Amino acid sequence: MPVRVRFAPSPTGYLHIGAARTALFNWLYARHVGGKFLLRIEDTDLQRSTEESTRSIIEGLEWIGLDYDEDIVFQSANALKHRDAAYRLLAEDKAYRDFTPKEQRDDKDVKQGVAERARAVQIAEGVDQRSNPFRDLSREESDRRAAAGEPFAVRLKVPIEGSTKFEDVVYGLQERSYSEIEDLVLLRSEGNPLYNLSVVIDDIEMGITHVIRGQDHLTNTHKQVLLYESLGAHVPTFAHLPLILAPNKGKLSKRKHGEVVSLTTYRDRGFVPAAFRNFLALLGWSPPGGKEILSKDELIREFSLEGIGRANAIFNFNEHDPRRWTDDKALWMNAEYIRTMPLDELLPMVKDELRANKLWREEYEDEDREWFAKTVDLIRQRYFTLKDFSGQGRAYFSDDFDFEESAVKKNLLKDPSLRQLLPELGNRLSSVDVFNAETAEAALRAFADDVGVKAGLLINGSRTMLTGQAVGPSMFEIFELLGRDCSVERLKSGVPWN
RNA sequence: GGCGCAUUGGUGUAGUUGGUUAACACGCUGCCCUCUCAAGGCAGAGAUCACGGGUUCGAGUCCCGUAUGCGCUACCA
Repeated sequence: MPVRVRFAPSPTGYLHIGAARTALFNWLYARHVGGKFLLRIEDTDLQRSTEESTRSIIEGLEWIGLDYDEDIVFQSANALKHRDAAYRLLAEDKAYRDFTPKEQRDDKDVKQGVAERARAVQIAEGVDQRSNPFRDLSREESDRRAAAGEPFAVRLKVPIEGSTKFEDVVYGLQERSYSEIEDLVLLRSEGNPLYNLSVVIDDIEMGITHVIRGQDHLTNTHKQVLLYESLGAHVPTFAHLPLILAPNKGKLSKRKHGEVVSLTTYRDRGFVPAAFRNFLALLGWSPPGGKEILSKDELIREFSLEGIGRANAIFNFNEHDPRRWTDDKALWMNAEYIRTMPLDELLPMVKDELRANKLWREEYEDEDREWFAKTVDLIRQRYFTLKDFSGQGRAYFSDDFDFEESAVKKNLLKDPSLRQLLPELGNRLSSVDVFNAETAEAALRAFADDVGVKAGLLINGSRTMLTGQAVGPSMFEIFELLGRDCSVERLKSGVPWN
């Protein structure tokens, strides 16, 4: 049977990195075994679902390079089928009508309410989950009350004795006694299907063979297995993934942790998609060879469900530290990609970044093409994100750049003579005919000898004059890149002194 | 409360059917390189493998218990 997997997010917000990782694992598995990767939008909660969210999910998947097969399925379009299935179970006596009036419950404190209710039920009647008075209502009576217009929910009739079992690819054999499973509601009294039913029907409909999803669904899987069995459908293979937690081991949430949990943040803050994808793949999965930097093809080749771990992973970040705003390893990996990826692939990304900051010039793709490539290649060596090309890299693409206060203090103000020496150095350089790294170095060193200062003093001073910064590539490479005229002009500029 | 799952250095992980000094990556420290900062090279700190019992000649690896964390327990998804 050909493998078919799906990613089924509910469009109630941005694409969470945990969800993105689930999507990635599904996609990797499908591509590894040559199966299909499908996308289903679970938009049954119409109040909370938005089109914008759907769009952002699709964009997010596109960004990390996950392409899906076949048309997107919108769960809301299948509501009729879900309802039919529930009625079929009702007709087959595998479900029953529950005429208990719907409880009013406020959405807040549901968790607490659930726990309290469970406790109360236990105290009152032991652990019997089969205590619903409508469970054994006669068919006639049930039909009569329904026909009379009395509202009812449809519940699955969970067997009294026995247990469900399934072999989870990640967590192993899972077994749960029926006595632990309540008669779950399939259809609300307004007639709308509930999550567990919808998921199962859609997965059957879409021919899903492997359900790969977060571990938060592990216990509910028993209910779904029960549904598959009641419907006489083939039960798919399940693989539950460990969760991704915040540094305090809590759940990652937008409300508490802000934008670091949103995939789009990584795009917007200068991540290379391949780098983030690579990082995400390593959260909960480890490659057999131990090599961690893996291209798309390598990930596909190496990926297996067996390599997935069982312990939840902590995703580190520090929202108050601008340098370590997200996980160290993610940042490192991004830097690694930026400095080692094929230049041809990096260039378009830098172009987008420069363009967004009005630093892009069409010549970079025309007569200055070579210069542009060389510049990017040189400065990328110490950048962490694409943002750095327009930030730290600004002086390479524009004359309008800022001087870092600390750099001015360290490399210019510390020696007052530099105010005279650097413009003089500019004069000296202006007479160099063939201007490149070597000749610029020779000229600078000769000048240093002449005036009796250490070359380093002039080199560091020059770096700050030409780039506004205290750190950067070899000074002589910078001279060559910026060219004689620009270098001389910047050396003679009085801006930082004022 | 009940049920389930997990627990290897700060983080992500590896540890084959139990067998010498617990491995790798990120991060951290120092040195080298050097015009700065990275990168790179070298060296190093950091783990009583959650805790307590047991099985065994021998356990991170098997069994039991405890603790902690997380998840589920809804006419949410």
